[in-house]
Amino acid sequence: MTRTVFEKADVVPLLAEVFREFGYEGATLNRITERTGLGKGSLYHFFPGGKEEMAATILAEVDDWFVRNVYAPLESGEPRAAIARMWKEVDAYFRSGRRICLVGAFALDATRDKFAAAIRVYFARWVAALASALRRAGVAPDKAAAEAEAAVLGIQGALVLARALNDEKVFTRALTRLARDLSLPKRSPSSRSTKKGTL
Amino acid sequence: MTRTVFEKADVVPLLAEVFREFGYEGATLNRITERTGLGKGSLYHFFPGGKEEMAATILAEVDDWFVRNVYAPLESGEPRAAIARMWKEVDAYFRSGRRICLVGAFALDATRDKFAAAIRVYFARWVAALASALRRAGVAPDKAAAEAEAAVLGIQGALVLARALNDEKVFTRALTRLARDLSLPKRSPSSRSTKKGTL
DNA sequence: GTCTATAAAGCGATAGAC
DNA sequence: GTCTATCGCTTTATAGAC
Repeated sequence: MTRTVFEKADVVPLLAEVFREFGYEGATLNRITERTGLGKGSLYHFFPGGKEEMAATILAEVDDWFVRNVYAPLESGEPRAAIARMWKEVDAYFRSGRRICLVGAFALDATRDKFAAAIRVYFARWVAALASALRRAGVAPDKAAAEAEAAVLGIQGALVLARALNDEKVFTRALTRLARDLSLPKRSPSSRSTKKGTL
Repeated sequence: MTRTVFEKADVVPLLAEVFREFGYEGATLNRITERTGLGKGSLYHFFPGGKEEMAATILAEVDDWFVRNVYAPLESGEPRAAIARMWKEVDAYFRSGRRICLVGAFALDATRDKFAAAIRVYFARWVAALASALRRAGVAPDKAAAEAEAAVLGIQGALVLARALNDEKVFTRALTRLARDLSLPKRSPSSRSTKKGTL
């Protein structure tokens, strides 16, 4: 039997998928063992804190992914490009609605209390980053905050509804509509050079 | 010791609250016993099918509540009044965001497969009923369908985000915005007297 | 209809050999 | 670093007294 040796980094994505599919309580050690091919010994070697540490690691990993691919560009990149990238990355990340948001699922679950801080940070930063990009694109601060909140919440709702109806198109449609509803002002040639904030 | 005797109908709301708070897997028989004050014997007397029957009963109960208070008015009542009532009922039902949607939570959970049909029906009927009201209020069919979907999905997303950020105001704000974004045509004086539903 | 006691299975976690 | 065996606990569910 060929015994594959893993690094912790290799295990995390597999682990994440199990938690996504079954939720925190449903992600039993047996299922995790099946999916990852790792025995309990190895699992506890990588995660001495057990299941809770596994979930915390995954949440941190997910958050990190979003920071690098979505939040950071929104916070300091060219706002219109960053927003366009956000829609693209979100669609790809959630597999056009076939994959749910682990953080959103944890927020509704009883698990919530355990990871409340991480969950809050994930969403708060998403909303703040998008609002920042909107402001830098010329949207008034109040409107930017409201629209950012609406967009993030719309993505989460789209994931819920798409999964409930088992219809990916719900997600795709919602993304298109949400992107359209962001009231980005027409890009004027003059404002391009004058208002170019870096953060 | 005064022993309170329950009817099944009295137990269901208490049961529902436990499932809402802890999710399907988190709603253990011990917790249910604590909350309802009923021993396992009584529980299995009311629900011979055990936990799964409890959850199914609750889902049916929730669905029924929404049919009576939201869907039916939307489907056959005066459309504008029904839509207004929907926002009011939804806000009250979800306790302005302090309470989550059991059906939405089940949709994200591993529980989903067990109750997929009930979950689908709940959301499909909601979207269809709202679309029907919008059409009857004068919105074009395509637009009505799209806006109904956006509204229902927005409510679910608002529940997720409000809970994630632990901020009820997110929910209240979202509801206001969603209601405003429904593009109800201006009510013409002529149509006022002609179409007046009582429910 | 309600209770307590208990069964059978599954859970997270640990120990120790390799 | 990985495995198997096992511990102690909790789970759902049942049995039977009242």
